[in-house]
Amino acid sequence: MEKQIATTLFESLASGVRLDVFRLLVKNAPEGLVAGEIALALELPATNLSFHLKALTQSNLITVVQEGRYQRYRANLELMQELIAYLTAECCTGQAELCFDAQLVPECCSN
Amino acid sequence: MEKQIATTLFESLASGVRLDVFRLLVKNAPEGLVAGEIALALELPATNLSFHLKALTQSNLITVVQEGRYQRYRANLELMQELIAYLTAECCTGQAELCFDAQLVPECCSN
DNA sequence: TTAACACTTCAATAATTGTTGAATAGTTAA
DNA sequence: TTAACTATTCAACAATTATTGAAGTGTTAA
Repeated sequence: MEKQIATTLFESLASGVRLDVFRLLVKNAPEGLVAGEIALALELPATNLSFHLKALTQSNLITVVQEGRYQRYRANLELMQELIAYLTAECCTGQAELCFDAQLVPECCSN
Repeated sequence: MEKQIATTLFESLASGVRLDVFRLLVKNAPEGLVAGEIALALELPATNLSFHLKALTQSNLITVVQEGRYQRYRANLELMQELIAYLTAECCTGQAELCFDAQLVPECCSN
């Protein structure tokens, strides 16, 4: 994963609202939720939620498909996996023995 | 890990400069680097680096100890571990089978 | 075909974050 | 003690992000 992608993902997760949205969608995987259900669950104004959904969608952390007049959002678990892998590599670089899951990253980066 | 802590950590990692600083300190664990060495390596004005070091220190992602007139910074790898564990839990909630069946080995340290 | 519905976009504004030079505080060497 | 050194804080400003009501787009049901 490129550094620029990683910072965008961290930026997406750096807001309490967006983290709540993502966690809610993970809980409701794989069927996801439509925007109105998210707004109801998190008690957010539609317009504000829409702002954060757009940010999450643009970072690719969630996906959206239209269903009639609804928009259905889903968590992108594969990308989250990749982010965890990136973070694990960052954590272990040059210090694999200090990380508890070191065996998940057999070839730590050396530069 | 509490949500509020997690968002603070993501916020810390959401800046390219701060991510560079953290990765540099991970590479130089466990001895760490003094502020001037970081500034030299990343070609940053001291005042700007200081701003980001403060943010990283306040989020506890790095630590600092005084050494004479130098300030030595170190990556907090234990906290990074906790963050990875939090993210893993978020990713897998209700969907454990979708996580960790794929190979987690990342492409090493691209920019 | 009209009205209600679901959601987003727009525009205005508020709030937060990032950057820089100048000033400051503490440390060490002459 | 004085001067150089290391790094941070301060103040000013620039840039980005967040929030909200009003308006707009597309969809469905009556």
